Amino acid sequence: MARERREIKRIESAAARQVTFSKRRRGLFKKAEELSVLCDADVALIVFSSTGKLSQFASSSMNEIIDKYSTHSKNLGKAEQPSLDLNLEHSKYANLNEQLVEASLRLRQMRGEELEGLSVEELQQLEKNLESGLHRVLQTKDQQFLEQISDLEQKSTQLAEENRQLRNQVSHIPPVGKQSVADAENVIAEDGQSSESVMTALHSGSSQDNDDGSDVSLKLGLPCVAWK
Amino acid sequence: MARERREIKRIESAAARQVTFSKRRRGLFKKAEELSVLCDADVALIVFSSTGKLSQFASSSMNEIIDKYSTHSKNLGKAEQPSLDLNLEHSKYANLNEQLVEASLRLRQMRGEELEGLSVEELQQLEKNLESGLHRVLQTKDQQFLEQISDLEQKSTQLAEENRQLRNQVSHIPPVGKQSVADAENVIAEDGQSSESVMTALHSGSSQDNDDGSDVSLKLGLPCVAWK
DNA sequence: TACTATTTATAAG
DNA sequence: TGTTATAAATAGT
Repeated sequence: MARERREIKRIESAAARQVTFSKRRRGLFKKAEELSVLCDADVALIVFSSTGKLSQFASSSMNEIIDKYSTHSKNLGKAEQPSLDLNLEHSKYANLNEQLVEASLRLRQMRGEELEGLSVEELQQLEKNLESGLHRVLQTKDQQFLEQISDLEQKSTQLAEENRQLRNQVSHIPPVGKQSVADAENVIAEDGQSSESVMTALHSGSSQDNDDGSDVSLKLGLPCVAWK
Repeated sequence: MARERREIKRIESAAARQVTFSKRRRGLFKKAEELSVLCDADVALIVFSSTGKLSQFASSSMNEIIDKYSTHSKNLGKAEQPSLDLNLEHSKYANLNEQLVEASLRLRQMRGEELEGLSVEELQQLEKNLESGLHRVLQTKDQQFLEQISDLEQKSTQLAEENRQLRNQVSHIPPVGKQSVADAENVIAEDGQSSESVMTALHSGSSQDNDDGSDVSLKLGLPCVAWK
């Protein structure tokens, strides 16, 4: 608009920047007022110079316009957009803001603060995100629990099997007399239950089909595969 | 600025007004952006058309600028500001929006989208929120696990006690025969899994302040109170 | 700040 | 919406 075209980028020279700022600011405010008068529009313009100095213009009341803007923004759905040329140019800010607002609402609702503002789909999406974060923690913890339960179950099975063996031996103990040792030996011998057979039974019990062990498994209500 | 100079007064023709509004609004926003870029100024422009449609431009964040403006205005004079209330209202909106923006960023970063924008404290806070959501699920699941473990531990203790009594009875059984006893002992020695060793472990557990469960408790790594 | 040479914005068609 | 003659804005001095 002058002797030479000026590239629209920050003016490095502070002095030149100050001069340009004064000139262009005046022009901008003039245009703002003209637009408001010509087109009966409500215009608010706030300018902070690089030194922090405030300039403002409002066709009516600045507070009133800001109020209207705040209400408007709050009521805006994510899909709603005035969709004007200039809005498209600068909509990146508005769009970003809208997205941020939307996401923040979800976060707050995740905290249980404003659940009424969330749609079912949004809730489900949020739940998915939460669950994905949850998953790693749960996996680790569950794994530990399962390992502990598995160990405990194994120990329980072992104890039960051993218990069974011992009970078997005890059942053949004749009425306890003074010579208990001899009696015990006799009983065992009569039944053909040698120590060797005990060991064999114990081994098979540990391997698999032990009733006590499976009983524990069932009560735990856990899938067999999870125990492997 | 064209074929003819136009007087700066409201355009009566709605159609002409609309056309002029579109053109001038575009120019105004362009000028606003240019000023912000060239002179490193913070510019906010809000325009409501005569039909109530909103257009906006903000060189940084609209809420930020409005916030700054409100603060600035409030600090200007004690006597002026006929609408301090409105400013407070605006601050309320702005603050709410800021919080939403902050929360939304945290949510997105929780999804791993923009983690670079998050401070350590914010990350920790977000993690806390996530964990609080996790807590209910974990509580329920953990409770079930704990109940199962408690039952299992109780059963284990019961079996161990029974086992101990049976072992006590068996210990009084005299050797059946030299051959049988020798074989059994050999097998046990080779396997390293003798009944005696198991029983000893169980017995020591029982004879201590607690029963066999104390061993289990430690391996589970859970506080004793949780088991009661 | 004021002055132009130019660029830019835009009123009317 | 695009074009164009003209007004307005403004970069450099």
